[in-house]
Amino acid sequence: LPELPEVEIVRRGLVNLTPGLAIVKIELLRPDCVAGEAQEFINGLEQQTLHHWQRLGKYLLGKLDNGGWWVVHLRMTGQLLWLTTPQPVGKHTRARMFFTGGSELRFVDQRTFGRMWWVPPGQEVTQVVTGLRGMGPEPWDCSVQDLYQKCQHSQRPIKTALLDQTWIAGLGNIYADECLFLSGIDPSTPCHDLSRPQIETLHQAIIQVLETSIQAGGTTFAHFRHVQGMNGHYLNQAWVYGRAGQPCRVCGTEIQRRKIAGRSSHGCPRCQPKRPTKH
DNA sequence: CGCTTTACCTGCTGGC
DNA sequence: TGCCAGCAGGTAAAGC
Repeated sequence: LPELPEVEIVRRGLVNLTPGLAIVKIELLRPDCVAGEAQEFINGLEQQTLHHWQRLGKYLLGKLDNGGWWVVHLRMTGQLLWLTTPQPVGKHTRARMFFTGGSELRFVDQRTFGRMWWVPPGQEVTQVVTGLRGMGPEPWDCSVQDLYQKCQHSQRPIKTALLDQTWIAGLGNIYADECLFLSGIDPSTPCHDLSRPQIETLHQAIIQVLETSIQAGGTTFAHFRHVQGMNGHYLNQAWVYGRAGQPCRVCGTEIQRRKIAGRSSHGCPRCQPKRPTKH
């Protein structure tokens, strides 16, 4: 379940491997892994050379020498694997991109939610990749004041707001639950009811959790695979995510799970108490 | 407009 | 053993 740290680690892997190489051949085993017309994607990218890779939230953006873009979103289960020797094509292989020098970048995606886009030279990325419209700031570019202002104008549960990519880019269900635990905030708390100190604590927790995870190689929580195949740590570090019914690592109280806006949310009722509203 | 719910998709788990 | 409901979750679209 790649969130910002995992996507950033993939980006760093691609930066080390692909710039200066050309895509010589693309094979789509499952054409609907590409947005729009599959043949346009193939024609647009084949014979083009990679210049560099950027990341916006959970989107990976590969810039081509001709000014076009190759955009990838891994969604739930997507993986990009760099293969330097021939490997059997598994059941979940969606696309194969072959590069000069004989290496292959393989797009593997069990649940098929992952998508790739080709943006022609001269077009804005947001014209083609609609999900990038209104994308919020990176967590470290979002000030406490920004977050406070947004909370002042919203009655939504804070958990739901953290998943809203137009507020802050890059948080997913796992890191959102972890940040709220570290902040001592009940996930269902309406944004408007959060005090300024609570928002300051939350802001710090978001940045600290994401930076720590990037430093750990994106493997802190998520079941995740590096471009060169390293395995993640399968949630063995989580404070609350996926630990419903187990004792809180801080106070021993049973971790609870409930649905908030359709998403499972995990928390410790003692460490994340409901508080009286600030008004 | 603000917010919630549902659809998408596949593999895994648990109950019978 | 088989069958089926439920669940997982990022995002877009539909619903209220």
